Amino acid sequence: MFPPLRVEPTYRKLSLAIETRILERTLRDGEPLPTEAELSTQFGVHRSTVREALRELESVGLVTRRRGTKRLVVTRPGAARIADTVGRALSLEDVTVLEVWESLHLVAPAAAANGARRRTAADLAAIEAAYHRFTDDSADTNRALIHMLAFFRAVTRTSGNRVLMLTLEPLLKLMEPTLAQMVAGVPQARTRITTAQRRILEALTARDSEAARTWMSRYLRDFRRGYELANISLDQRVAWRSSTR
Amino acid sequence: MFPPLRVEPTYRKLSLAIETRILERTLRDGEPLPTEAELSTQFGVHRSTVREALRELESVGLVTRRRGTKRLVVTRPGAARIADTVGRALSLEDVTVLEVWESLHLVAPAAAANGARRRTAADLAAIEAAYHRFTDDSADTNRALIHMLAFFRAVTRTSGNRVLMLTLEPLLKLMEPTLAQMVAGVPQARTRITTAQRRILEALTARDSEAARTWMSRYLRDFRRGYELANISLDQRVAWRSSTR
DNA sequence: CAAGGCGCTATCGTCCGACAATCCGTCTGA
DNA sequence: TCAGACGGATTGTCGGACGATAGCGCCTTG
Repeated sequence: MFPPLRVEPTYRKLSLAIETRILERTLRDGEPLPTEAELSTQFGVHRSTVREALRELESVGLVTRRRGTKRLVVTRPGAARIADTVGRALSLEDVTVLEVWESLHLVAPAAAANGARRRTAADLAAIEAAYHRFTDDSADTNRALIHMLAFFRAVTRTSGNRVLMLTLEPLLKLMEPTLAQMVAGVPQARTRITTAQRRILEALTARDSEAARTWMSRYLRDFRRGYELANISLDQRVAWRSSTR
Repeated sequence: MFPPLRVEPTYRKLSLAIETRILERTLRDGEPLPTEAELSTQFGVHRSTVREALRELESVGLVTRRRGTKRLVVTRPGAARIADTVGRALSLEDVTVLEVWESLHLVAPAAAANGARRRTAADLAAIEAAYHRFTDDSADTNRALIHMLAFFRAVTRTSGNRVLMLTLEPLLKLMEPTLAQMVAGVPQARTRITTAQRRILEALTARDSEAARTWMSRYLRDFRRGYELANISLDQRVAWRSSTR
């Protein structure tokens, strides 16, 4: 009895070979990939085959083309790409706003609580910057939203945990549309957001872990209230628009 | 002053067009994609170009080929694929075992606490099954590990939150190697795991949210102790082996 | 000597066409 | 009715071609 042997097409073997090199750091971040022609001779396959392999690597973000450039360079799939991938998957699963909100409500307060202990002065400065950008420039909903997300990111960064940062990213992206609706539709939202952010900032400054957790939690609960006020159903599926990247 | 206009290559436009159809459910899960030739005539481009687009879709898991079959079918990128993508990204960021552990320690207890309220009888049965499989079949480290992961998944499923489930997946995958090391290296690990799992199961049965959280938390803290006993540094980078899928 | 313009070459994007392997549906014969 | 043979359809890979343009060195000009 033999195990079912898998024959993988050449393009997959190629992309795997290159991926391996990247993962083992033989090909390093920022380094340009060899030419298609070169790869094709090195591997002894046709250029079309190489190109198919490259498309695979490109679409998972292991190689990218800098704007207006020809050569592919090795990259690490950044937060944006992950958010894209995960977001798309979640939206295809018909995940609801509630589920995303719950997850955010789980991650962010914990991150804040952690961060209260570890936060550095630089972290604090970043949060403060985001906070002020929000207070100073929140007339336009879109800009307000950008600053809100920045605040979340800055707070989460204090946790010093890159896994959390990465986890957060798709959540924010998925919340974005409804959040925008909410901010646009609820007059008092901006004030409440400002208050909550200030409290969180204060808690982090004071290294008060519990206060940080609590205020972040309240902040998010406020979102929920905002949703109700703006008549946004939490049971609706998350929106998703394919980003061109 | 004009915005910098992006010209996207044809293969990207193609893959985006198809992706859009999938996301808007015009092409549904399980449905076979048109033939390469057909796509090529429909879009009015050469088959090579179509193939490059297909590779993109394939590598993000929006289309897959069932084993031993030729035609591509539309699929949703499942948990495994997401775990793969996120895991790879995290490992490229040189994330440490500690960070992953922390994240797990954040997600799982919360999921358990949530689950204690929502869990159904079926959920419970699934957990119990995983629990018994572990007690009955944990001699081999690998099998023990599989059952442990199944337990985590079953518990997290009780939360009824697919975002959490998806979030959990890469964490488990990243923990796997060190976890195996730990289970193999610490004699008393199996007993302690059994105990913790039983307590968690009991808490969920009793719908005791706080007990569920606490025991899941202890369970994970035990992992940490186990790591120390097995002399596994939490500061080491997570391991990653490219899975062929 | 520095900055900007010019042209060449390498490289990418796309196409045409071909052919073997093999999957799939159909037809045949027992 | 079912196993197996058969042929068409589809994918994987290849060889080659050609236009567009990014990259780079060279040259001019101030």
